[in-house]
Amino acid sequence: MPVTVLLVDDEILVRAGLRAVLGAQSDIEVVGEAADGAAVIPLVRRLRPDVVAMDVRMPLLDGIEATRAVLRTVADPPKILVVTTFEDDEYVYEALRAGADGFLLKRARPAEIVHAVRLVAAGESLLFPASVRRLAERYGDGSGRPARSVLERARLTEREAEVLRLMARGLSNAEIAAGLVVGAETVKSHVSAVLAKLGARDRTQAVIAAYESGFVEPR
Amino acid sequence: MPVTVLLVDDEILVRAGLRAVLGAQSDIEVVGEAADGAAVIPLVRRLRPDVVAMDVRMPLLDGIEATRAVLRTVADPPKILVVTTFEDDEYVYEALRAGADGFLLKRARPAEIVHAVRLVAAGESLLFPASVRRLAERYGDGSGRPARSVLERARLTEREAEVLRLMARGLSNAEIAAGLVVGAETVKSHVSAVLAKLGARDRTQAVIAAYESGFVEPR
DNA sequence: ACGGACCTCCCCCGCGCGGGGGAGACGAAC
DNA sequence: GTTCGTCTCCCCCGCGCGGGGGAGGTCCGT
Repeated sequence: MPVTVLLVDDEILVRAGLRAVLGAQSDIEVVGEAADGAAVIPLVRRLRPDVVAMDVRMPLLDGIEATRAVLRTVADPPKILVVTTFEDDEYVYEALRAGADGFLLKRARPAEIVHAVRLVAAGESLLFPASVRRLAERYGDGSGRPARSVLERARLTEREAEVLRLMARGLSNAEIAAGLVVGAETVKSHVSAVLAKLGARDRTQAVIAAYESGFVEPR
Repeated sequence: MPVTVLLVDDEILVRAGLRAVLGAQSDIEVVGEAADGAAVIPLVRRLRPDVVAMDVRMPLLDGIEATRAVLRTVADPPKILVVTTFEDDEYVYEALRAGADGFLLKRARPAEIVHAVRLVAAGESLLFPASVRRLAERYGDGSGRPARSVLERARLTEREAEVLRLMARGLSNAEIAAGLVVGAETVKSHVSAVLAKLGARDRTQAVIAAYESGFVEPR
């Protein structure tokens, strides 16, 4: 059965674009649309989508508030994928704190959009999507900081979690392999899985996510 | 059954000396060695030593932080015997708070060293050497003395600190170069300087040190 | 009995990374 | 003045890392 998606955006063009991109996938089905945050909750209750693609800036109720409302009031809530523009970056982390499962830039390539929907639908999270990574390049302030809930929901397997713990201790793949008494190739597989699930580009970003999420604790 | 000991010191000569002294005892067996704090945890898990002879000044994770890490993450942790020199005086109190079971001066006589290992292995807190104890008292009542962090001691230049901050946000060298509007080669130089000063092997270990020392803060 | 998740190991391949050097420009301190 | 530290850029070079595949094993729930 396909992944069902509810589109929430006040711009009809954006909804049409998402519908075109997502609808082209055989395993994804767009089951409904909403033009403002207030309409989301009844629609979620009626349509029971797997994923809600949620815009940030909307009339009546913005994406942050709508996310909180859905997660607070709906039993067995859908995954929330926050769809944002580059200018909304100050809201991104607030959205993740509200319980969103990931975020996505509108300028992302179609393949990335599809990938993001599949990931959150699978119960995984997006910490550093490639298209959003540029946000981190805007330094100076606001520390690109994901919410604690994101990594907790990343659903790492036991082995992957153990590997991440060792990565967060500064061990190389070879050292991890020695420590776990497995082959170096095996560790590479686990590391790749961790990077993919966290949306991290390299082990450094994965370790950062581990610290930022409380997966490992300083001192 | 003999008392099993894990040696943790970045200097091969010190490890060799301890191994010679301790190994000569029929009731003490050196079961492993580590050259830095990060390697301690997997080794402790695998070897399950009774006692860890822990140096204070080591690359990546110093003895204090390694002690905390072991006691926090390992079930049924070994006794921690901190091996220190007079130059390490300032860390004694920190080691106490970290949960170390005893102290040992590197200049101690072989008989004292053996005695210290047997004592902590027996579950007794080692009576601090007089010189060490005075220091502990001095620092103990002087509450509010912040421990000098690894990074403060590292004396990073302003530029190096800025580069480390960006490394700790998950940026690649090229991204840092773009952000600081300098050449990629320049960033490489700064990164290399940071790694050298922190005793880190790669950027991941540097970022870990940044978190562990409070140079960057989660949340 | 079957699929699916998980762990394990293997291949090839490109590239970013880090170490080893060096060198010029600038300002502060001596 | 000279020295020193810092910041900047450059070279070469090896290798660890991460992506792309695949494949066989166990265990478990259906």
